Amino acid sequence: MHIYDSVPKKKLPFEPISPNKASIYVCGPTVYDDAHLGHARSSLAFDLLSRTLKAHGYAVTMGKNFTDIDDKIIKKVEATGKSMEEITSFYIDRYLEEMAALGVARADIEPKATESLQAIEAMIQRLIDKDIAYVISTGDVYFDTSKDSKYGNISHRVADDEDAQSRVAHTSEKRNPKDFALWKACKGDEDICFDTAFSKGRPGWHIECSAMIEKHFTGNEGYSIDIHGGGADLLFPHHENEAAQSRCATGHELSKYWMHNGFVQIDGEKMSKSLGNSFFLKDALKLYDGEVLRFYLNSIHYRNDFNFSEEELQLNKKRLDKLYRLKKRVSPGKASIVNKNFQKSLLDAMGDDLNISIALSIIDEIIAVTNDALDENPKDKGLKKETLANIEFIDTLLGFGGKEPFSYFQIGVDDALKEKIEALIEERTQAKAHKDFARSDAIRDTLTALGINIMDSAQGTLWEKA
RNA sequence: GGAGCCAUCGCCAAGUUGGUAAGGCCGUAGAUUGCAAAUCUGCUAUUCACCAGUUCGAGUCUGGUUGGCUCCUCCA
Repeated sequence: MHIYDSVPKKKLPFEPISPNKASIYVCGPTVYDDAHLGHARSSLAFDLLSRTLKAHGYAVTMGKNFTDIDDKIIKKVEATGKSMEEITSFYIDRYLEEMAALGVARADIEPKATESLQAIEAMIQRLIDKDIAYVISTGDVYFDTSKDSKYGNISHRVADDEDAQSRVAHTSEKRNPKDFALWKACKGDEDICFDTAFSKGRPGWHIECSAMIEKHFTGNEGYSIDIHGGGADLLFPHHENEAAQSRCATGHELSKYWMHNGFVQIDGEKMSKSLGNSFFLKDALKLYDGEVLRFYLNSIHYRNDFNFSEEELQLNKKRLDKLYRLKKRVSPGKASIVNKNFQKSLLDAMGDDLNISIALSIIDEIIAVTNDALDENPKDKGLKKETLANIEFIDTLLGFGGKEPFSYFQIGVDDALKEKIEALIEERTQAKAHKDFARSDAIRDTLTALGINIMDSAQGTLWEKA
């Protein structure tokens, strides 16, 4: 199995720090607002990684944090009058619900910053003791980047001229312009504050992840975890800073591999809060089934930017539909054994840094071959059972194709409409039996107007929601 | 201003160590169908933004040009 490491910018063989085990930590959301498609994509990408590693025989431990202490959350507290806990637990629940709708498996470890304060304080204290971190007069604690000779290795940034830092607020007490806050002292009484040996305040964003990884992962051979993941925008400064803190505090490297997913774009621009072009997951899920969204968002390679469009989503759904039509042909029944060649080629494709395009083309191929064979011999029970097994394998590895196929095509159709459709189809069947084609075609037009497509098959007249 | 990524058929999108362009959608011809739909079969880029170079050979390597995006500020 190979993965692309965004630090050396190369595809590398995956060699875990402990044989047959893989530990992954992904930067999760700051829970002050609803998740958008970008969060979904990141979550989906690393869900795919986890599934692929498992399918390749690794025991995967996945960690994904919730940043539940943050300036934006505090602002929301001030704006709404609600407690911080109320706000964060609300958005955490929402996040988990929405990710579940996309078929994202829960992480094994889901730490929160608020539950990791001791670890955070301890790590900062260690850095202060080594004089790698320093407390300034306000009580803020900064990381001294000049003490870490490897600072910059993650993002390959070297220069620290004034221009590069001009957008960062300067504090005259900082030893170096690049130094960043580990701890922010509280200013007023209303601030959300936690007491520590150095000052009352709250943790900086970067230290949270370092401390949580240190707390939950044991590591081995000079690394805390195998793979650290997150969005491409986290490479600098977030991951650079995380790596520096952990390296200096623990004496070993944070992660053996670093992986970053590309952005979701709207009209060629990154989706972000500041641009105001966010497409929230909750809204997308009102319009589209979670599985269809998953299929679409995972349909191109995780490292590429993803230009989201609803038209493309509809076109992609057609590709998923073909899998489910085949599943209809072979259902109901019991799965037997997955086709070995198919299994191997899918695993090879995904094992090559999650080459989803190849994986999907392999699936298209087996769908066509199976349909062809079924056209020749519609009663091939062995093939039907193998096909069910193949689809189960697809579902386990890629997370789609697991639904009952008839209900898949009926999403969004209520019982009343369903009865109406079935009555119309029955009437049409009668008309056809009497060769009243004018009547049967009229009924078909009525169904089309209702957004229902019908198809006459050996199994009778089947219908699908368009 | 500094750093980096990307540019392949009408659209989406693959292309390990350079060796002669996957797949999907759309379109089109046919099989099948009462007609459709679904399904199957055939056709659909001598060409990979542009210009040079290295090479027996480049979409793949080098240099440059143009265009797009991202990071340097919270951000998946």
